[in-house]
Amino acid sequence: MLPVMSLRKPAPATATPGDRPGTRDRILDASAELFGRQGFTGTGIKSILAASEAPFGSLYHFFPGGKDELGAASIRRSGIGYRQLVEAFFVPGEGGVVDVVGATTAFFTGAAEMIASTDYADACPIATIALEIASVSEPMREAAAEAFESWLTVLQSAFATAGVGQVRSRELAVELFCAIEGAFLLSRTLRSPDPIRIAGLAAASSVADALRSS
Amino acid sequence: MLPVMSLRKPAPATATPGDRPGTRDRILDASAELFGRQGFTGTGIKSILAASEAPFGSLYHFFPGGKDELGAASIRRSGIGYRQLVEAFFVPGEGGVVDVVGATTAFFTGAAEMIASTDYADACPIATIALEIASVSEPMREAAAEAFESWLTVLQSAFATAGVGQVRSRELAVELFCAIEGAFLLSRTLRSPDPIRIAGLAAASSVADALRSS
DNA sequence: GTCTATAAAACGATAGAC
DNA sequence: GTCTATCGTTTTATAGAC
Repeated sequence: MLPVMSLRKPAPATATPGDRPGTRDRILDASAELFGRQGFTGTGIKSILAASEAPFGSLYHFFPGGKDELGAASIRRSGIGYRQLVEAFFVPGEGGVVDVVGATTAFFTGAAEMIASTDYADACPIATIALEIASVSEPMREAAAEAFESWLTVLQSAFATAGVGQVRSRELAVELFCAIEGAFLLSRTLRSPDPIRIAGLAAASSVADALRSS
Repeated sequence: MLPVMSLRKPAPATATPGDRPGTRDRILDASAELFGRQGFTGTGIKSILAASEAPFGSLYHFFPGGKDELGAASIRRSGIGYRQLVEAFFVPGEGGVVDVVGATTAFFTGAAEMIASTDYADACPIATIALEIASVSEPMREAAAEAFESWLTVLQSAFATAGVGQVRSRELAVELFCAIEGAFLLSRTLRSPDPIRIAGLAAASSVADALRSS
């Protein structure tokens, strides 16, 4: 059974239930959105604070390291949020077995809907900043690497649980990651959901092949 | 027969043979490299001029529209350069037929070597800037879209010439694009060539399957 | 076509009152 | 924890001499 959910970001983990998220969380949420859309250097601190409806002084209170610390924290938080999203599609409930082919299809379909519904603005919250800082800031690069690895681990485990060998499961996870990230890039640039649809069909087919060979 | 060449950028098209490239070309070359490594907003005009060994006044002489015009011109130029690179792998000489499976493998292998040899700095010259500006600058987004489309067209034609149907050829081109771009992102972030190797094997396999079904 | 000087704005960051 | 004022830099862009 596939989860009935969209690809929208889940509510902040540390938010008080039923209450408005704290200032720190609002800053991190706004950062993730703006960094993903306009990049790290392309997003000014003032824009972030305006979008967060946060007081100016709060930024350096919560992130004494300034913009770099905020960038790393934002990447880590987005990494957790997106990992939970992948888990919602690929990790079974208690004792259940996941239809990994269906989960793959559902994930790409959800991604295509989300990107189109945000006018091709919101896709991967980390990819933009990751390309910008991979050769510039080692702390932020490491945060992005950990985030990506955590997604790969979830996928790999799902495939392995479904019967695919360990090595092939890892490869499959990497293939799926590359397909969706490349499709995000092409989709945002062309302003079309087609690349995600095409990449999704190919990914599901690869997963099905791997299952058959196991 | 596959071309014996690396994935390094070809010499500027408009350079006087045997001579040093003109100021305008040097500015564009430096821009492409720096934009790809650090992004558009992350790269200052002064850095570009320093890297180009170009006089300061030259920038606004050749690009009266300022940084935005330079960005769009840089994207267009990189698009042509990379298209020629793809053609070198996938377009046959006179009357010849290309081994598209071998070309796919060779392309990914070359990409893996290049990215590792530049310490994971130089991968796709357009991806970084494309993600940054897709939702911010329509002229630059269109330049990136045209560049990507031109690469897809080359690939699609190659597959069609090799016997794959038109629709499937387009899909295959998109799949290959997504695989390499996603692999570039993951490879730069993890500082490992493995994603490119894995994506390359999968891409070659997809191409082989498509050929078999034709 | 090149070079310098400088304007004008945006940016990241800090200090200190509340 | 919040808010304002402001400092110092950096960045883009322009003006004008050569």
